[in-house]
Amino acid sequence: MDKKNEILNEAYRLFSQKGYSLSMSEIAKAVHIKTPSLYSHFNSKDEIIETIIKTEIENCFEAVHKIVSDLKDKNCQETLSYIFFHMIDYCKKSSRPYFLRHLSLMQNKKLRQMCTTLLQECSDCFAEHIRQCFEKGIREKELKETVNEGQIYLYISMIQGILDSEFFIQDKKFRSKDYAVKVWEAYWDGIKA
Amino acid sequence: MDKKNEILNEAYRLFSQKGYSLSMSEIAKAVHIKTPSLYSHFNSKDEIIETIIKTEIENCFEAVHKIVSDLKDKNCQETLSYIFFHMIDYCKKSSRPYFLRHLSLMQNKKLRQMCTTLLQECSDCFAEHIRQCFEKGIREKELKETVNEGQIYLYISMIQGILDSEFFIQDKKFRSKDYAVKVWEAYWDGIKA
DNA sequence: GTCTATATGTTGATAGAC
DNA sequence: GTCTATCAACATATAGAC
Repeated sequence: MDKKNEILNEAYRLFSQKGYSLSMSEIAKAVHIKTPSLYSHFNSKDEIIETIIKTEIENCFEAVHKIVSDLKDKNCQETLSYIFFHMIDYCKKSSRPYFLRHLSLMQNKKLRQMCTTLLQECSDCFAEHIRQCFEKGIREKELKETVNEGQIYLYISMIQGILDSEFFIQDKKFRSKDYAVKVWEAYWDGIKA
Repeated sequence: MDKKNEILNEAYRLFSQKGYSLSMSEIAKAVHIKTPSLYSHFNSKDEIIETIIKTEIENCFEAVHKIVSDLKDKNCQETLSYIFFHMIDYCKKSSRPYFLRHLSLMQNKKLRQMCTTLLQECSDCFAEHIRQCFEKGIREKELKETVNEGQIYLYISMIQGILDSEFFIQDKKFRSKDYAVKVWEAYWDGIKA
């Protein structure tokens, strides 16, 4: 791997730990060069952070696309549970939860604005797929007739909530696969026909 | 108000914005004294932060107690919806969402440990009340017979998820009362007898 | 309690040699 | 590309006058 990518990898790791307050000297130390040498690869700290954020959100966008695509032949239950478990898996992977949370608290106004725009796009795409799946489920009598947008919002909140639980309460119980399975079963029990 | 409390109030506000990286000079400026004068009231930056964190979590603990108490004569639906909307209201108030999220990302190890312990206690207390309410609901045939701990986890995840939505996607839709109402109705529709 | 002056360290960034 | 040397700005914290 070339030095530039090595820098970006370590910057990603450090940003996940410390957020915007990571320092150039920490990055330099992690890639075994001196601080000024970083400026041969990037013009500023913000340029490094901007690069890792853009890359991460692009990856996230692709992951969402990958998860929701190629599921058209599956029924509503299979699709919703597949998306549920795979979104949780993806968002929990390695230091991603910390990275995303630091994003939402970053002070740098310009970078914050960029994140908001990109994440909004990603979220809209996700929500649209879910909506179509619900409509299909109602049409094909797989879901209760009473199912409406409230259940869609609940679906999205449920995923967010599971991902968030481990942050507020550092309890193993919230991180086990079993926990997510039980939540999913409870949810499905409430919407199935 | 005396200077000490004025400092704590401004420190709370600044911590909500910047997290642990708030500076002593920012606090000093906000309360219209010079930086060294802060040390007449507190021994260190960490002492200030520790104080505001302890106060905030104590308040949170009391709020949870207040919300869950005096509801014993109400039925399950009333209790669960009351707790749902009041917990969301409380946690969304002013800068509290930012404060709590900065807590969970704080680098200072000693302070992190303190938060984890205190929040765990608060969460356990909350979960126990919810559990009792569900048991009562099943006993009195207000809830479906199939309701189990999965629905309890879903209830808690749902609240977390609603509180989190506005952080990842800065969309007005997620902040409206209407959104929470729809989620609640969808949830209740899934567990009622 | 509040101030000025100061100590000591770290930050992001640049100049210029190799 | 990487380095040493250096910069101005900022951080937390202390000493001591008033």
